Amino acid sequence: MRNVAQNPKEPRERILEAGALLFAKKGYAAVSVREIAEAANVNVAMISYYFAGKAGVLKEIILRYFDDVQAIFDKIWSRKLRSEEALKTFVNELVDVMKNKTIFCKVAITEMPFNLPEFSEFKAEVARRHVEYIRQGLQLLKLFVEDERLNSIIAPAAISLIFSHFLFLPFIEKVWNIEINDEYYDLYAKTISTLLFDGLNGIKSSFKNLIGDVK
Amino acid sequence: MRNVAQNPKEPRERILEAGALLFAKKGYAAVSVREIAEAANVNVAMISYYFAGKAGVLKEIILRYFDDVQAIFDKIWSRKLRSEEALKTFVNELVDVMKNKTIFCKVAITEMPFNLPEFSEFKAEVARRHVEYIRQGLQLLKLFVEDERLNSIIAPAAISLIFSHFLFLPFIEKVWNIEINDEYYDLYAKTISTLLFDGLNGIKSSFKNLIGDVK
DNA sequence: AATTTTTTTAAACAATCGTTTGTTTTAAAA
DNA sequence: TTTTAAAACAAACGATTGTTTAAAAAAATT
Repeated sequence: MRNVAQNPKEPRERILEAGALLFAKKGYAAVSVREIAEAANVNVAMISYYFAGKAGVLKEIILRYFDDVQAIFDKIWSRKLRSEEALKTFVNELVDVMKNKTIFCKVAITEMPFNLPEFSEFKAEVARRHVEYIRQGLQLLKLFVEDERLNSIIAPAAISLIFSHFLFLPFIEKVWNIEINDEYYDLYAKTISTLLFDGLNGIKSSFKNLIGDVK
Repeated sequence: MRNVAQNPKEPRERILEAGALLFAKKGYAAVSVREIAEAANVNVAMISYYFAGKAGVLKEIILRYFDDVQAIFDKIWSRKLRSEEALKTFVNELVDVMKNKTIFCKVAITEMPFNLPEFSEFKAEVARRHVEYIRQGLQLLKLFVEDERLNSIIAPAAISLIFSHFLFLPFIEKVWNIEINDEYYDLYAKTISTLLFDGLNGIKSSFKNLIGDVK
């Protein structure tokens, strides 16, 4: 019953949140299990007990993020929105997830470029699960392309555009003297939506020869 | 005179390249000095001898990348290019740097979101050096904005857009069956240029109330 | 109330971490 | 040839890494 006020959540959840916070700040490899345990106010052994090791914590964090992304795709897909609306909804929903689960998103994104042996299978599996979503997304935006190369450029460009704020967050806070609040994230979502929509339209008219028609 | 054929470069350079390759793959914190030493074919102590420690290797890698970026800014600035040309030149030059110094760029970009104590001063210094460049760049693109928030959105968006390919490179290679060669990078530069230019123009017309006129 | 299961703990595990040490080798300068 | 400095080395440093163990506490079940 100790620390109920400070740590109302269950140990498992506390480990996950403490881990996410530290991973977001320093990166997965730079964080020790003892650091997580102390921040979560649990014994070190609890991490292996609940997550079968340090890697298990990161895996769950990444899975939770991808579940949110999948939910957004499902939502848009089921609503059968038009191209522009679909794009704006996608950006808005994703920014909303980012806003509410900032550290989970940041961890999932920033750890993606790395290739540690203990995650290679896991990441391949996650990637496999989302390939179809990305394809459907591009199709929805009437950007289905015969040339695979253009797809492989556009999809990562869109994602990293939406997440640019989080990739550069420490940098942004140092350089610009701004208050990051709900109003800021509204402007952020609008700006990114516009940039992406107009930019993709520009690509459509510039690369007509590479872009196949979809009904 | 041993291993001249295999390792023609000086030890210092070999350490730097081996370090960059490993950091790019696994992230700074996940790489040990012994790993670097073995890959560079030098004794472990040589890393501290030449770079005053593991952190020194990363610092030099990041500095080299930022020197390249600074050179691009200088080039564009001295040529007094028009808005559209300036943007396309910037993207082309940056993609060119990325193409030729892939691992150095990837390391500099992927390590940016993290905040390890041994680098906090260093990163603040690097950031300070480049604030003015970013401001000048936005001004050149006739996107000088009274509202600081819009600047803080656009600048990171542009950078992460250009580097999206490298952030998702392991992912891309898994998902799409494409050959990444010079031709690919040509298409990449063109696509990103178009996306960015048309996207920024969209922002200009959508946020007229926030964007100040510059002569 | 007795038993079983789950949760939590402190301690220890072997392995690896980055760095420093003192010495040897190599090369240049005198 | 002698001297001096730079480069490279093996070995060891103390500290920390992730994980496991076996015992204790707490909770749930019978």
